[in-house]
Amino acid sequence: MRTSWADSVANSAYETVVSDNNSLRRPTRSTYVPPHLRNRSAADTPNLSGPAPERTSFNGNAGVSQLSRSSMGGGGGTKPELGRQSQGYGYTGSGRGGGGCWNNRSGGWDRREREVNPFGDNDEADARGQAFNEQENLGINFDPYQDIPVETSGENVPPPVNTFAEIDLGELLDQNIRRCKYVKPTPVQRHAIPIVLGGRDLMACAQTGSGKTAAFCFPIISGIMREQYVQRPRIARTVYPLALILSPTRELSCQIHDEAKKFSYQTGVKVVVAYGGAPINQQVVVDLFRNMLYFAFIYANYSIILIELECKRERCLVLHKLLDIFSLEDVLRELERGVDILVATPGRLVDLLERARVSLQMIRYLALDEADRMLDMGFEPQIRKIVEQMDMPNRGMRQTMLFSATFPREIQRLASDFLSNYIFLAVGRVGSSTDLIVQRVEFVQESDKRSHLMDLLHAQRENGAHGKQALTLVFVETKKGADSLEHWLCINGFPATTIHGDRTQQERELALRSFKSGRTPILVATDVAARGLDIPHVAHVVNFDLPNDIDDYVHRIGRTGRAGKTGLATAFFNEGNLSLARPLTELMQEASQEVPAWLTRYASRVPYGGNKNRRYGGGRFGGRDFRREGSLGRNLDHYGGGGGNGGTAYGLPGNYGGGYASGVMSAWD
DNA sequence: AAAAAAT
Repeated sequence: MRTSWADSVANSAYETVVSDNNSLRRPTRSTYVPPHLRNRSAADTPNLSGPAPERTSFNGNAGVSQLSRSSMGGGGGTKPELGRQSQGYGYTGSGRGGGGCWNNRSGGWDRREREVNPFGDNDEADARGQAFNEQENLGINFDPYQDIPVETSGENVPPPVNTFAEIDLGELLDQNIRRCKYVKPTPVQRHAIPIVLGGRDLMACAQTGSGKTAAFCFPIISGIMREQYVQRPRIARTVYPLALILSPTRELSCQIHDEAKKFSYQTGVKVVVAYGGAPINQQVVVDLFRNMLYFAFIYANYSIILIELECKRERCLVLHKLLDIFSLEDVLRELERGVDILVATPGRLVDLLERARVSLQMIRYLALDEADRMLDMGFEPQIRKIVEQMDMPNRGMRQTMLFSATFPREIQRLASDFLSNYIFLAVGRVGSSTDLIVQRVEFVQESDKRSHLMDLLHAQRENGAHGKQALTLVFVETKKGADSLEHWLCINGFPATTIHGDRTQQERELALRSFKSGRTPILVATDVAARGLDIPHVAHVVNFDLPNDIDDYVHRIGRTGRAGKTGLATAFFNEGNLSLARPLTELMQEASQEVPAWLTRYASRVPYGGNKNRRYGGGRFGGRDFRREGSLGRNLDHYGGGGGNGGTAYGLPGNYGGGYASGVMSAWD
């Protein structure tokens, strides 16, 4: 690592601060020194008597922040009490976001942020690598992942690394990796990080829960710290992120944001998340509560908690945080404080782009998580708009990373429009966290499903340890079905909650928290929860209704057996799922699972093809580079040279907007 | 056919 990097950050932050406002040097609360930075030699923090400096962001948007101060929190004029309250209170806009105290007594932007430590206390020893004991590692047990097959293709693939020490990610990032208790890189990290650090585009197929998020976050954060970017423009209220991470659900964006915050702690790299779902302006909500005496908070499991609400400002803020409201105003405010890495769902990002609050001109890194979902029928137009029709640099001018546990071939073909001379990486086989997830299929008629589920849950409760029920995630097909099953479970003595797209964002997040905490150890979910969500301790995934698509099945069962733990996946199969018989059988055989004889019979009876699963080319491997299959008459290896304007040259191909499936089918028929 | 994602 170039030691000059930290120095240059320190100096630049120092200079910026001093030139903007001399009064900063007066001791304030911001002279707090985080535990892991105490007792450091003076050389580590040159020119500063206080803590290691924290830049507002690499965006250098401090001036914009100042402008926005007057409109913050409803503004001092219109909401005087709240405005005053905010100053000393240090509440965070979203309750999950960047945090920070507002010390603006002097009226200027005397606002050096104190970054919330996402690791809690007590990380001093780990951060400095002292007393670190691999045996006591509380982190992920990655050993089961060590010998899974890895396949790469593409030109000049950088060799994998075996340890984090082999990669120069920078000292600050290394500290955060230690704080996360990551001992050694997972297979996807071993391969993907050198590829991205080497400046290459990447299409990566890897089981979720195996360290995917870190695999793209580490090189992005490291790259942003390393490079000297030209000063970003300061036009109106537009911000210019350097990296964009897109994901298909709000919860997943939130999760990625939380992780990215950990990785970027104290690095000065600013991460902001933007997603929708907050219909009410938070200010309206707060004003409303101030005039109420009681507020009934109805939990999904029908218990009602009454919160006495006096017209005290403190209570308003507590309530505010409790509700965890994340409105558009919150996003805009966060953005104005500067952003280097923007994590977003597509809808909200398009909104922000159209409002010209975000520009993609300076994007150096683009990551699509759950890329196959992002490019399916529902999302593809939005993604294409963001990547090809706004102001994002063309492929070749930016680095693009696509991650998913499954990569159907025609999705690969769509995705290649966004990539330049990319490397394909497949870690493990789809569905084969082999030894970690035990898959069972049971024949259950539609009408017997509820009682059968009840049997499973009773058995589980009896076997369970000390009355504490293991977390069970139940997937159903429809939103209505989710509500009705949840209700049925509750009245039958199984505390359950539900997450689906008809619930408000607050209800969704509350449900997720309630499930994670074990308060309601059963979560009934639609496919909104199928992908990417990292919920520790999910012991059992029940496919109450099987999906029509084998890839969805793969993603669903991936919610258990995560991070080196074992898991059980039970599927209820009946005549309604015939189209899944063959791919399911093949997948289970692939993963060395016991396939019931009756399912094999169904599979052999179903004529090959004749259903939509045929589009997968018969391969239950997500892990195959479609460029190697040669039958498409389009040699994508030539893409590299086209780099600069390739995106538009191939942009909006004839198959855009649908109809690609038939072409692909004929290609392998 | 359903689900998700902006207001």
